[in-house]
Amino acid sequence: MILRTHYSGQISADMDGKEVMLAGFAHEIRDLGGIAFLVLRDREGMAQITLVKKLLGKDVFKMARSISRESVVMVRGNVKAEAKAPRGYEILPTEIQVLSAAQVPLPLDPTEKVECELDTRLDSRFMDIRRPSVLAAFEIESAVLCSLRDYFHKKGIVEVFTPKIVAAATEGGTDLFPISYFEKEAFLNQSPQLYKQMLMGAGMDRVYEIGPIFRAEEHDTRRHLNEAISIDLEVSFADDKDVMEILEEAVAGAYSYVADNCRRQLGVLNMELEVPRLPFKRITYTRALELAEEKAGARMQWGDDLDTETERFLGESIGEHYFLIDWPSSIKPYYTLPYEDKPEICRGFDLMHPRMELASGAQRVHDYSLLVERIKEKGLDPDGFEFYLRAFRYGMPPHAGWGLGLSRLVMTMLNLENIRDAVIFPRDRRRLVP
RNA sequence: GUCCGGAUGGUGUAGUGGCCCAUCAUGAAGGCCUGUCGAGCCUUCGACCCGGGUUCGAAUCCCGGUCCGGGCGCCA
Repeated sequence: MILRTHYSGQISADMDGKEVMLAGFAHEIRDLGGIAFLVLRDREGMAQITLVKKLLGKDVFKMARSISRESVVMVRGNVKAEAKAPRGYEILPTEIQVLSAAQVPLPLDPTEKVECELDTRLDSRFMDIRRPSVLAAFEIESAVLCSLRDYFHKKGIVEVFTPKIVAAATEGGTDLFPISYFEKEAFLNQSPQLYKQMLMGAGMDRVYEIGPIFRAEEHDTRRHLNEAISIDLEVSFADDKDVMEILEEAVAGAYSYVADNCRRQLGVLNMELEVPRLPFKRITYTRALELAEEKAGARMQWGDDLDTETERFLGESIGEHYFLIDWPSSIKPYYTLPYEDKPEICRGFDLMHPRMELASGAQRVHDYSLLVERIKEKGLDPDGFEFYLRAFRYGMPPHAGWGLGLSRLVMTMLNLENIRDAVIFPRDRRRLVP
């Protein structure tokens, strides 16, 4: 029972005379007396249904013009090429069915004539997404995923899924959400990191995972959420330089895919996408500190993580994507491989957009003893990592990988103000519904 | 967590002690209108976050609370 033969975007003036069925929402009704225009909106755009009193008869005309905005309607009718109509065509209906009438008043204005606060929009997200510009961003996000999966597939990288329910907070650092798991305590996983490394020990050679991660941090910013989608990669017999190349190609490739395949959505968002040029600049952590000190008088100590101010200064002065490399070993996780000749710095890197960090990665420690040593140095207990460490005792290929935040990628690509604009149902410190 | 700002019809807003039984837009209800393009015109409807206080008088000032926004912090 598919109640449509076409989306609005599939109809054109050269289909003059053809019978079509459209289904969607009543976007607006403009009533001029003897003639009225019902604008039907679907995923692809709008179609004008022209209601002529004389042709429809009094009763049908009266019913049709009284349809409440945002009601779900099906229209059967004939395409008529008409220079006076938007997009050069209109539909002269033979049948109009209201499949579900919308109550009034609406919780927000889907025609985007009246502004709406983010909080109001999120409370009524189902209606917010009816707004074409909101929908466009999520369609583009889907295209980004399509591009990434296609790229990984071509590179012979295997898609995997690892558990989101885990036994212990073994990675240290970020806070985890505890959950009740039958008679045991469990947590929501903060990252697939340990699992994808174990899969290197399993000989899967190159894997990626796209899935949720959970962080119980009480941060409250426009770029953090407590549930996010992470794009994670791990490659055996590769080093940090190799996976940085994969990362920049994947990101630039996503831009280029969106530019080619999402023209309509970009048009709705009124933007032109500039595909970043490769290769991205590589800037060492030490050099970044020097730049910040020279030009902005920043007072960061070598060994501190970059504060927001420094990060923003670097972004503004570089003005495009860049990698921050050769970080102090002390501020990167235990699984990051230190340089052999200079162990105070390591083979960890961050991919930065001028506005924020998008990804971080590293060549990993694959030597069992070094890994145990590094875990102890970070003040963690190797016993808690036994499930992970076992995979390093029976032959572990050298490997490298990264994790990339999907919403941040989309947010920076589309210049969205808030990460919540890139997540359909965001979860933050306060919001658990819808 | 912390600092700063905010909360007015369904939605977005104006209003810093009396000019406010509250502005404008959008919307809704009704009416006129056969080519609208965010149609136009006429009539009507609909709101000061909660609790306490100051004052002759509070949307406006003060105190407490709740909620929201922005910055910073936190973010292996």
